[in-house]
Amino acid sequence: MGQYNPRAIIDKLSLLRELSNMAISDALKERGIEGIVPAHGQIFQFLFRESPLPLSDIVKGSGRAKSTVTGMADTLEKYGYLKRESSPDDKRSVLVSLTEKGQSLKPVFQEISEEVIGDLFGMMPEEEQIRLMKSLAALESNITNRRKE
Amino acid sequence: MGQYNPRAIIDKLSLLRELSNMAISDALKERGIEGIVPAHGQIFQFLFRESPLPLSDIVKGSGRAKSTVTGMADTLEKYGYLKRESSPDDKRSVLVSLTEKGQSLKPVFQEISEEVIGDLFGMMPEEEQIRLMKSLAALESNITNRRKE
DNA sequence: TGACAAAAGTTCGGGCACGAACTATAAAGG
DNA sequence: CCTTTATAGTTCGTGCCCGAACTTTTGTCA
Repeated sequence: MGQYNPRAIIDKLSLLRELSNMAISDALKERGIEGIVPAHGQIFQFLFRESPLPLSDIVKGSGRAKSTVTGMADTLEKYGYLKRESSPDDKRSVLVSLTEKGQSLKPVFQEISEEVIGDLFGMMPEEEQIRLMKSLAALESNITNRRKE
Repeated sequence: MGQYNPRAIIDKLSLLRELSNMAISDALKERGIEGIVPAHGQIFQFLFRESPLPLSDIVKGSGRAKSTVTGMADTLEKYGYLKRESSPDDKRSVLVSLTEKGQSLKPVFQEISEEVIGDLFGMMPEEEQIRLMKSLAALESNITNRRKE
């Protein structure tokens, strides 16, 4: 069977994702950042780009359940990275935005991201990196189309 | 930057893992199997191969924290897939083994695994599959070595 | 306009996941 | 032996994550 058996693809994906997350967690810890876990990265990315933003936009964009996003917003608010305000246009809607403390993490996220991606790819030639990304994109396309049926 | 930007590697890994897990969850649901989530697959794989087995072996082999494995064993025991017994040789050790209900899932897991892996790879040529697995193994090796330092 | 449907958030219950603290047993070293 | 250290599991607290049920507000449409 050998060690490159495609049957192990799912285990490999899970393992790599987890190793990446551990690396990110370590990097956050090294910098003394509290309350942040890798899953919060997605929320920050949205809010670095545009802020304030309705919670519903983050729900749609992130793919998380809305109860999950509510919980993460609770955590980020508790630690002072984010604040909620009621939308004047739509009273159902809650607008979230980064506080100064939250905004200050932008370069940190950038740095950590580059560091971990560098750790992952190491000395891998760029052609192989691109080929890998193409293959992963193909997997995504395959399973997405399957699941639509 | 294009759509094959290596910077997106972590997001891609997370997304693919999640899509795979959703496919597995759907397949379990279709078959009316209750209480099982994708994360349990690892425990079953160990127990299909050898049973009974000390919980510590599963902890080591799975890479999960032991408190996590304790919790999953609780769930699987609650649903009747697994049973615990105290080891006669070592009173600290707890041996776990599959019940008949647990054993009966072996072909089901096999089937679901093949189905989802088939969905992922689709028509991808085998050389590309192997190349992909090699690249992923390289990523694992890279980040593992980094994290040891 | 008045009933019904849709959308935005929250709450709740349950499971995975972790680390830290704890108990009990086994192994090691003097 | 007896003390110390290591190992095996469990428990606890916290957070992510989900689906289901619920409230409030907005939209639809007859």
